[in-house]
Amino acid sequence: MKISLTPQEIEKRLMDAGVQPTLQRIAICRYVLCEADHPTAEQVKDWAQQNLDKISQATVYNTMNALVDAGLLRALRLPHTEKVIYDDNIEDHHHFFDEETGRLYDLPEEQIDVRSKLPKKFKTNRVEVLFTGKVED
Amino acid sequence: MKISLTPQEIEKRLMDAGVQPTLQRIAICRYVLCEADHPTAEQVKDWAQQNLDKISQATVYNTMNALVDAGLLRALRLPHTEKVIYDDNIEDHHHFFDEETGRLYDLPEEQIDVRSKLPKKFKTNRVEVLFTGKVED
DNA sequence: GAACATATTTAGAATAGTTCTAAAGATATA
DNA sequence: TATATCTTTAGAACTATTCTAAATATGTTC
Ligand SMILES: [Mn+2]
Ligand SMILES: [Mn+2]
Ligand SMILES: [Zn+2]
Ligand SMILES: [Zn+2]
Repeated sequence: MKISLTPQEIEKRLMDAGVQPTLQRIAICRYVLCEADHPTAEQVKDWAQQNLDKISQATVYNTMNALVDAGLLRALRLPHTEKVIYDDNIEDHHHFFDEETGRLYDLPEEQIDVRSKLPKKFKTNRVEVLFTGKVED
Repeated sequence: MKISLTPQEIEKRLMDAGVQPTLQRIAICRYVLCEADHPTAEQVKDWAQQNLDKISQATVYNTMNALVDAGLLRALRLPHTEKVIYDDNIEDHHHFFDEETGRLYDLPEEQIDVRSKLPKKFKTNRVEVLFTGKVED
């Protein structure tokens, strides 16, 4: 499901998005774009501190914010935790939260059809659906 | 839209829910059940400190948690803020967030029809839709 | 490549929202 | 009234995140 990217490809993505490709940012992208599944900043920090010589918490947060601002990631805030969750799926899509495992699944937009009868004065820009339940093995 | 309740009615609701009806709790219920619209704990505290002789922040949080645990309120966590939002509408329902005003509107469950084609292993317990946009005057 | 400007990283302090602690006060029960 | 149980409280603690300001790295110009 996750894509595989060379450091060069990541570097290009960052440059194209107007983000200077530092060592720390490339490494974090490697994790969030190619490995992680809806990680929190804490998970990114844990991974980075194990896989890089040295990286500070501030850099992790700075990088996550830079990636969100550049449009390479989205920040999610969901009911089950107060931590921000980062999503490398930047398409419009929906989510399924497995309350047994805590895992979050992406649901492609076209799998969900939301029909609403809202009064005309409600002008909708975005619709997001969160399913909660469990996923059978 | 909001209901009007006498202190006696509030007292009964609390007792029925197994919550001892203290002065602080009755007052807070008066606000959250009869006046407020999706308030945060901070808004409840501000109201309470203006309208009661004296009340501590801890009591406001304790009370909000007690009311949620008793099923009289629901706690919402939405993308636009990191503060918990309290909802006196305990029915299943959806929300419309007006990004201009910051106001949150309840959408009755029956106004929204969500049709999903999820793989069979996804067993859904709850579906929540968040619309974002603006409400024309 | 030296000199300079600009951007990034960093440790640690600060902040925001909420919960915890433990002592004092209130309420219910006998 | 005595006693047990709950509730309230001030302030400390906690968690997630942001800020500060100094050090380091990177990009740019000659
Ligand atoms: Mn940001
Ligand atoms: Mn609780
Ligand atoms: Zn996603
Ligand atoms: Zn609501």
